[in-house]
Parts: sequence; structure tokens; C-alpha cells
Amino acid sequence: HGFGRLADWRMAVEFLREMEARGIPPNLVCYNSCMSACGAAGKWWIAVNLLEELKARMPPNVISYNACLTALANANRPHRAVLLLREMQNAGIKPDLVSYSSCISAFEKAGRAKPALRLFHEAVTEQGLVPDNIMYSACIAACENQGLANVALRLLAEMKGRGIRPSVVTMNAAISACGKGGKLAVAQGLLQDMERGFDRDDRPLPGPDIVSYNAAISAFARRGRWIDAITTLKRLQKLSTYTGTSPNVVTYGAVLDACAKAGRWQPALEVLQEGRDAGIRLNAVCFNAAINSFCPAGKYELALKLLREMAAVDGVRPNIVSYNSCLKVCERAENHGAALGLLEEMSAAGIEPDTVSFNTCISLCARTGNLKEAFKLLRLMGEKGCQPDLVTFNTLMNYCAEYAKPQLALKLLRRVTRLGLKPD
RNA sequence: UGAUACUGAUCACUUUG
Repeated sequence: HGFGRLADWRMAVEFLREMEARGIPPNLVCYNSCMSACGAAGKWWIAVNLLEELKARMPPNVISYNACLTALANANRPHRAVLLLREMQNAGIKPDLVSYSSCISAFEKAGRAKPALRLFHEAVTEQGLVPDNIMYSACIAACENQGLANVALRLLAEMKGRGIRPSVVTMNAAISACGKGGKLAVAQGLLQDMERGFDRDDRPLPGPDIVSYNAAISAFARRGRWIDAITTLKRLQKLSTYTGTSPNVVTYGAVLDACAKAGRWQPALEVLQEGRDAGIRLNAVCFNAAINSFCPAGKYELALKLLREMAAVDGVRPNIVSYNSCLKVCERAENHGAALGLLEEMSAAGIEPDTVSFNTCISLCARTGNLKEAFKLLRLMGEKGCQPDLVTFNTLMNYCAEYAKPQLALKLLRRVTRLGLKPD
């Protein structure tokens, strides 16, 4: 368990083996701890193997299965999770709220709201389970995916109706779902309710935490409402003296994203500086968002300058997204030279261009009528071991339309299906 | 006694339409 806490799955497994070697047969809890450690480290297959091993020795309990379900959920394997859920049922172990919450969360992480809601329904109607706060929260979180904000709000009302007090996590999930589902006003209203401490029916609510604010700012960001995002940041700062809730690196990331979506690079740079001054350890996400703010204006020199600065001044290593963001600014600026130069540079820096990098460059070539160069890049990405994806082909086909090349477009479409991709 | 041993929920960045 200790090794699991330290996210050291190797040590956990080794320890289990050592116990056996010393003639101390690990009990169920030892196995469960070990599977949990593997799951936390993303090693779902090792957790599943341990479950098999366990089955050969003694009957697993519901926690054993739940540990594996969580491992699968965290590794974005929702279908395997459901298979395991069925398996435990067949083995005569009744899934509990934790089992279902894990599976619901698995679908949430995979961006699939409907299956998550189906599982919720199944838990209630077929298993007779009474959903708790966490199960509702997981389900509300899943609703942020297909614009199901209204379903999220219905679930929130339903749990209140059943006398379950929403926790701060529940409320945060609801704010996030509303923000992502286009219900900006409702999202902000939920935050206000939390600040007041009561909902519209005067039922008590938990006070907001930093995640609440971040989710609300992110909702503004989505709409490019940069002034509102900054205003919320200021309010948060002002309140922090007595709420104890201060902006963190995610807050700054979200505010910077708001500036980026609005293409406001000057405010973005100011926010960046303010974050530094406030002693926030800005990370790559913050700088990447700031780089994106140069995109609408196509200010690629400034973007590249910030790319250098983040490493040199702030000691933050640019990552693949940093480079891809810069490439996008070059694309906007329609600057082939700068883009291709960056492609080389990132390779030299040990960050190999990925599908997104190539897609951006292909888009640049195609947009500027340079179809030959675009296809050259398509070939190059294959040579570099980068799989073209649907976006790659959609980009190319789009410009075939632009340049009236229907035969070429059809050829590309056939290639899409030949590669086993599903045209959208 | 070790052993309040083991499992579930929320926030920010990049590519086409």
C-alpha cells in the first residue's frame, strides 16, 4: 500500500513476490493493494494479470474487481472495464456503487456520455443500488461531453430531491459541464450560488474552492470572454485574503486560454507576467496558451520569441504542444519557411513532430495552394513513423474542393477507408 | 494490537471541416 501511495508499482509487485519467496503467502488485501498500485501507475494489464493470479489462489472480493476497474478507467479502457463488470457478475460478485462509479468514470474519461448514463440507469434499476454523492458526481462529470449540460443539471436537481447534499466536487463537475455545454450563464450562476452558500431553493451549498473558480474561468475562456476571465481572477485574488483560496497554475492557464481564444496577446503577456510576479510556477500549458494568443494576428515572431523565453527565462521546457502551437501561428501567418524550420528544430530538440505537427504544416501548404508540398509532407510523415489520421485527409480533401480537384479528393477518400479510418 | 491495511467523482494548452 505504501508503494502504491508512492506510485511505485514495481516495488509493490516486487514486495508481493518477496513475501511469497519468504513463505508468507500474500492475502487478499495484499493483492488488492498491489493491483491498486499498478492501476495508479497506468499499468492496467499488470493489475489484470494479478487478478488472474489471485483467482487461482482464492476468490477475489468486490474490492479486487473494483481496483482493476479503476485501473482500466484511468487507462481509458471503458470497454474492458464493462467486460470486467460483467465478469464479476458472472463470478457471483455483485457490483457496488464503487464498481459502477468507476465504469461511469471510465466512459467520462473517454468522452462518452451515453454509455455512462446507461450504466447509471442499470445500477439503479437492475442492481437496486441507491446512487450516492460520488456516483452522481461521476455521472454529472460524464455529461460534459456531448453537450448534455441539461442532463447534468437534471441529475443535480434529482440528487438534491433525494436529500443528497452536493459536495464541492459535484458542484464543480456541474459548472464544468455547463461551461462545456454552452450554458455559460448557468455555470457562472452556480459559482455565485456557491459563493452565497445557498442555491436558488435556499438549500445549503459548499463554498467554492479553486477548482470551482477554474471551471468557471474555463467556461469564459471557451467563449473568448477574456475580460470576464481576468475579472474573475481579480475577484479571486481579492477574496483570497479571507477565503484562503488563491489562484494556482491552472487558474492562470485558464485565463491565458481565454486571452488566446480571443486572440488578445497583449493581455496574455500581462497575465503571464502577473503570474510570475505572484510567484506562480507557470508551466508549459500556460506558455502554450500564451503562444496561441498570437494565432489570430499571425504574430509568429512573437510566438517564437516566447518559445525561446519560456526555456531561457522561466526554465520551462517547451513540449510538443508548444511547438505545435507555434506551428499553428506560422500557419496563420502563411509562413512556410518558419514552419518547416520549426519542424526541423523540434526534431533537433528531441521532440519529434507528431501527427498534429504534420497536419498543421499540411494545412499551411494546402491553404497557400502548395498541394505538391502538402503531399510531400504526407509522405514524409509516413517515413517518420507518424500515422496520418482523418484530420490529415480531411485537410487535403478540403483543399481539393477549393482547387476543384474532385478526382484527387475521391482517391484520398478511398485511401481513408483503406487505412481503416472512418470518414466523418 | 499491527489493521483507521485495499477500490469510485470535479478544473487549464495544439491540427481539418
